[in-house]
Amino acid sequence: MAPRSRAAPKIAAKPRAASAPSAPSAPSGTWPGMVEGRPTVAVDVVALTVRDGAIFVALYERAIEPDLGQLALPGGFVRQDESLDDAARRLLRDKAGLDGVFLEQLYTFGEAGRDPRGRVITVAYVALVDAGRFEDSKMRSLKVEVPWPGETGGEVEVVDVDRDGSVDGSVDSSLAGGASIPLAFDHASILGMAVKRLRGKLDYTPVGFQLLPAEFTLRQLQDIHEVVRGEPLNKDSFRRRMLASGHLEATGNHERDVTWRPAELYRFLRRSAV
Amino acid sequence: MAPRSRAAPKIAAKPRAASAPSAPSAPSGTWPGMVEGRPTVAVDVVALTVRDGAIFVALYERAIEPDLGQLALPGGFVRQDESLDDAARRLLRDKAGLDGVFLEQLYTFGEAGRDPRGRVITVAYVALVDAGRFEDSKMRSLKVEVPWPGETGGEVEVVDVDRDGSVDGSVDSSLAGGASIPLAFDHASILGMAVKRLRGKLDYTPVGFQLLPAEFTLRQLQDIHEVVRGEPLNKDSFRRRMLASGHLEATGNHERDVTWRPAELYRFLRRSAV
DNA sequence: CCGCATATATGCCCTGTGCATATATGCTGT
DNA sequence: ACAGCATATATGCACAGGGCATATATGCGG
Repeated sequence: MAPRSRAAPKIAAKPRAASAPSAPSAPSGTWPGMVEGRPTVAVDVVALTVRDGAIFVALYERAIEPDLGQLALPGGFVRQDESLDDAARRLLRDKAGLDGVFLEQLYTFGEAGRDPRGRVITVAYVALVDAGRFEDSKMRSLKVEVPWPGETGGEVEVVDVDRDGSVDGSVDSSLAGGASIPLAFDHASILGMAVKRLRGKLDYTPVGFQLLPAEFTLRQLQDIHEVVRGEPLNKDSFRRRMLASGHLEATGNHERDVTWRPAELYRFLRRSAV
Repeated sequence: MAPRSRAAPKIAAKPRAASAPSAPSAPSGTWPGMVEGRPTVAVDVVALTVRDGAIFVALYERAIEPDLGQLALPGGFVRQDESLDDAARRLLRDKAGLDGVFLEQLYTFGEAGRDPRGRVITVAYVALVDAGRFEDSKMRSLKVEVPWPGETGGEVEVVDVDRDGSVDGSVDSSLAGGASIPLAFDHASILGMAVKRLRGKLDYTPVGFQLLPAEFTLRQLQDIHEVVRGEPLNKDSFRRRMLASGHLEATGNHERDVTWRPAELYRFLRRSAV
């Protein structure tokens, strides 16, 4: 469970809530293309990665009302001629700069009052990205803290760790930017649903690979599982279970630049062995 | 796996594709409330039950174009002030006459061409009903045949068994109304997704109870699991696993009017024992 | 060349499942 | 009344997988 030290590349911390670039003072309550009297369909994407023993989510600061300046999931309205999957891919590419990653529909949120501007029904998607590609994102990455065990579900909290550079996580984390940051609309619920779904899927579907680079060690894979599940796992049985699953293939390569015995690198196999 | 004989109440077989009651010759391509240029949001409900060793789904014959006369899932458009859950409940109550049953969001289907009239995005729900209440439904119940194993997924087939009265299922079923009936729109895909989801959920969530009356025997519960999973289960381990799950409580009552030793009746427990 | 931290391999115990056997209980036919 | 039957219920045993401990392997740093 404890994060086993890994190279932690530095990311420039962006100033928070500083820029509101030429907010087009559109009258709150309407937006281009809005039609009174009928629900509007949007897509929101929960892009997740795992790094430094925690889940991180890609968020941006809203530049317009409502909830101006608050953190929100990348999203937008569905165009007339594109499928929901296409809309999610487009938004992930245009807003987050991520392409070709694991993407799956999560849930559709349609409470009548979830958007103050009117009736907006949003189809939420989950994207899983490995930490390396996540850094390429144009968005901010915020740490996700899950206050409930197992698959209880509910809202989750988002904190700005901002990477002090040092990895001395031993100091009380409640000091350095550990305050929970509210999200726009019902995005805390959507994010919570995404974590719940991911926790569930990890048990019986090979999805943890999506959060790792092409080649990885069994230890890295176990770290992913432990962080997502939020609990430690038995090393031996995890290793045996993964190797017996038929989803892994040894590459023959080994990790480098470690002070201990290098572990073998594995890659993910689509078809399980017959 | 073999259906252990159970009382099979007779249901009047409705004539198929016979009635097109005063189809309001609305111009195909539009409908009341339709707005050009924006997606419309609908809700479809997959109401399932298990009976006589098979899954059954509630369908009705469309009375208007497109796909007039074809079988379709009960559905309708979402009203401006109701949540998606409320819309699903309303449709299930008004169209199928079912109320107070297990209802859960399934998936949202939004391919651009799935409805010939225009852009319709539908949020699909699954309802689970016990066979007794299912008979109260105002809709037709069709048998579902799943051509794929496990949780492969894909479309499923719907056949009209129409209950010849006799339970002599030993005769070749490809004769008596065993032909596959096409469904309207992409409803075969939606139905397939519902079966796939149900198969998956049965393994790790106590949802099989929703398909049974309040009190039931372990054998009935095993029948449900076998029919949904589409494969036989070991009786002893199923019994041990269910009793150890903490979800069951013995009532002290026993089944009646059986020619063998009466099995004890159990009921479902919300909270698992601590 | 030793110590260290990890990977990798092997063996043991416990639990749950698959399977076989034995007993219990209601109905049916004689 | 009683044997026969079909099922429920209980018990025992072999086996597979997980939790756990131990032993060996391998890179680095002193």
